[in-house]
Amino acid sequence: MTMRRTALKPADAQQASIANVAERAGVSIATVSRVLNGIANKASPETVARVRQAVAELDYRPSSAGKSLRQRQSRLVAVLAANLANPTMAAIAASTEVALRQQGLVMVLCDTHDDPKLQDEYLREMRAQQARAIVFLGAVASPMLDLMRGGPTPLIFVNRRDPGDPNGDFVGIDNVQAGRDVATHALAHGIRHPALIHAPLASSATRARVEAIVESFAAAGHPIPPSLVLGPAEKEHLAIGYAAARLLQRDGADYDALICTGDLIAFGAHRFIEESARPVSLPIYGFDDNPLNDWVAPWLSSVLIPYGTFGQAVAELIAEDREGGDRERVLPHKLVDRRRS
Amino acid sequence: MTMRRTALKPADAQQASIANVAERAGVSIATVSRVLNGIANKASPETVARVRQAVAELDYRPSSAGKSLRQRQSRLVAVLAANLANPTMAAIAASTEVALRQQGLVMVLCDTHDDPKLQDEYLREMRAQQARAIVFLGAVASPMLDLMRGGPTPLIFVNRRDPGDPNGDFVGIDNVQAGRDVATHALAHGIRHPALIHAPLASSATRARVEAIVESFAAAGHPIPPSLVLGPAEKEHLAIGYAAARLLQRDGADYDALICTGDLIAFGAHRFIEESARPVSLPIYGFDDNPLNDWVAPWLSSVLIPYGTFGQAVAELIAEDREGGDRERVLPHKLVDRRRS
DNA sequence: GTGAAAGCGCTAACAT
DNA sequence: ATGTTAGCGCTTTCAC
Repeated sequence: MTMRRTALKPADAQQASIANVAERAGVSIATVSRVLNGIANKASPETVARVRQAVAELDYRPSSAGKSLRQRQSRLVAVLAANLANPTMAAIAASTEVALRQQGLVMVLCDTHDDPKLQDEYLREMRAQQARAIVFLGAVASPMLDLMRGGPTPLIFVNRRDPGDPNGDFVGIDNVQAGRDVATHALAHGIRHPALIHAPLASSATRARVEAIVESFAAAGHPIPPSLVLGPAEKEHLAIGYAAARLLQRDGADYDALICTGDLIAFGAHRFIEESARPVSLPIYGFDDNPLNDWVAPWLSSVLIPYGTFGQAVAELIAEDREGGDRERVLPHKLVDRRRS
Repeated sequence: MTMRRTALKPADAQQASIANVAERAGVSIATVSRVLNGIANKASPETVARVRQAVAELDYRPSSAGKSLRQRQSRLVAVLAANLANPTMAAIAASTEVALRQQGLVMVLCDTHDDPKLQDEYLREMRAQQARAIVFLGAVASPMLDLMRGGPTPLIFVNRRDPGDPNGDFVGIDNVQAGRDVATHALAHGIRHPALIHAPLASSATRARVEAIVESFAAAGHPIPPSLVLGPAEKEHLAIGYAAARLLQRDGADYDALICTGDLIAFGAHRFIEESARPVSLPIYGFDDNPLNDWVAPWLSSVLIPYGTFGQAVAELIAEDREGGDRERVLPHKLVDRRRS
């Protein structure tokens, strides 16, 4: 059952090469290259015109393989997402794709499933592809990551910071402030003993949120008892929320709001509450605020994270030839209040 | 010969090349190439071992640029999605990524925004990248598509068929049967005059669903009056549903169920109903059945489309050296009944 | 201002 | 069974 490779002759609709353009324009390939790469003061206006003409006529596009081979660098940018099923990741990926495209870069999307082994596999692959940069949507610590850190390929961490270097390139929100915002809002609206449901603390974002919330409530004189702080009992965010809500009910916990470190967790918790014998209606807070929330979760107050603008920030970081000073883009968030009147 | 080190920019953590492997293993680069590509009967077991050893020691991965240049074909597979914000597209992309990965292929994800111009731009780019195959998640008619059809690059159409060739490679469900299933189910449960809200009929999938539903009801002696068939008044699926539901209310239409050609449309319609003065509770049908539905839309009966298996089918189509007979993968769907008891 | 030519890493003919 | 070698398309000295 051998997998035969396709014959070596995909050459069919022979794609024009730089040589064809040169011939047609009556110049050398070197000249074509210079014109196309905008090397200044290196071609007469007349030559430039002839080259452009030929390019247009042949619908020529430089072969990326040739270019990459020569330059030892491709136009590929890898985006390694921890979990593509998460709408949040998909949203960031979408915005990143648009922004990269505007810079003539191409996005390669990979799902690491939060698995260090798989992440490394992708990192190796991307090294072979000579990727221009690598974007992590939820990085996990791994050997190859350690190896590539400091290397020539820019590594950009979105949402979750580089687990091995808190000063690495970063795009995200101020999670400490966001946590405080939620706590402040809750306190201002009479909430005194919320239950706090959170994802694994391995993520710097989750950690910051949890700490900020806990500290804010403590500072306000309403410390959250440990029994009301529930960690991940499951793998999926949805399941985490569901399980936590069940646990709260089973233990007969007394709480006046639910604060979740992610909207999906809130979805899970809400579902359990809705399914229970006599659903209670209490404020629920989350983070992310997917646009879909307006439609499917009008009961959820959530910290709106501007994922649609993340891509732009990522692209800028890549463009700013890594020399630039501040390698950090902290974007503005906003708490969307959807408490039921 | 000399080990000349051309001082090109990104030269840093010098990635091992086939020459390095050859040197280390004490063989020629041709032998290394043969071993790595599994050319049978062409190397002694001992040589193979030495080569593999060297490969492991150097953590060598063949440069894709070199390979692509030589073979005139890259390992990139482009996925052109009409709208990445749609969770459905994201789900297909995710499953495709996994399946491609297993074949050593790499997914490039692009969002065409359903725009022919942009789709063509991507097609040109992917030609320059010498993509192995191109996967359309909702193709739109465009000049470059016409040009590439019949070319050497496999084109695979998911969900929506090739707008220019109904016989092109296809992965999806039997939309006619799915439409009938919904109608049959509705009829069996006493529904006699449903309102039908649909997306633009430009999509072959939508068209098939609408026709099947209309015909089924007509055949059962309960034809759906034109006034109850609402087309797209907006651009987004969510907005389509919302606007349609509003229209129905304004016109005081009399209907006993809502059938939507997509879950997002159903979300929109449901939202309007919920927001209205006295929300009515009536059966709502959709198509897609995102896994999130169990959590956020327990009121929605929907045709479960196995998007998680689409990727596998796509990958198979790509692997099957395009000679293979049936270039069509019609996958099984299933109506999930979530009517409120 | 322009051209000739040397490779970048790889595979496949063609030797041996 | 293994080595030699000719390019694939491109950028970039180095000549002129």
